[in-house]
Amino acid sequence: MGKGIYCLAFNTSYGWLTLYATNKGIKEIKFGKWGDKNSDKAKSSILYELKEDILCYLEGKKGGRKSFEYTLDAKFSDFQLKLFKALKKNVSYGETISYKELADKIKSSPRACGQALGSNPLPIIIPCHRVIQKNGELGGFGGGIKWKQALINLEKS
DNA sequence: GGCACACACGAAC
DNA sequence: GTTCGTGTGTGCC
Repeated sequence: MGKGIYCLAFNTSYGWLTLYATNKGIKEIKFGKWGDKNSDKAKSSILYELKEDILCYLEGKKGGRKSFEYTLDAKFSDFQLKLFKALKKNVSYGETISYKELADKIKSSPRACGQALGSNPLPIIIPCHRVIQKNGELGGFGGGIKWKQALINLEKS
């Protein structure tokens, strides 16, 4: 075997993405092009599947992918787990929610949600871009605001 | 364990 | 514009 970490970088119309997985599931999605020196040379078919799904999703057209069902191998805190679950349950494709509303769903505070979403290892799969500020501004995003804006836009159309 | 500080917020002034 | 309350994560002691 090798180090058990697989990595795949590819370009999209919005910029580069790099995917990481183990043989147990998807581990991380990073914005930008990253080296794969620490990864196995062996190919991971799951990453190629995910890449295709993401590209499909980014097309945003009819038939484009609207959700992702993958086995994940990322580590979440209990709070993150609760938060992401609530997000998935309450906010579907094309919708947005404010940090406060999301916080209310799990009886927490907006600040805490921002903190947890900011350390989300799996943007896009976990649709943290659908969480925005209550005053209509976007708030932040790990990969840069332009990504967040783009993702919201493509879901709206 | 405790404590201080950082945050992708919100509300109040 | 500002300041304050807020819950969670992280790091340092």
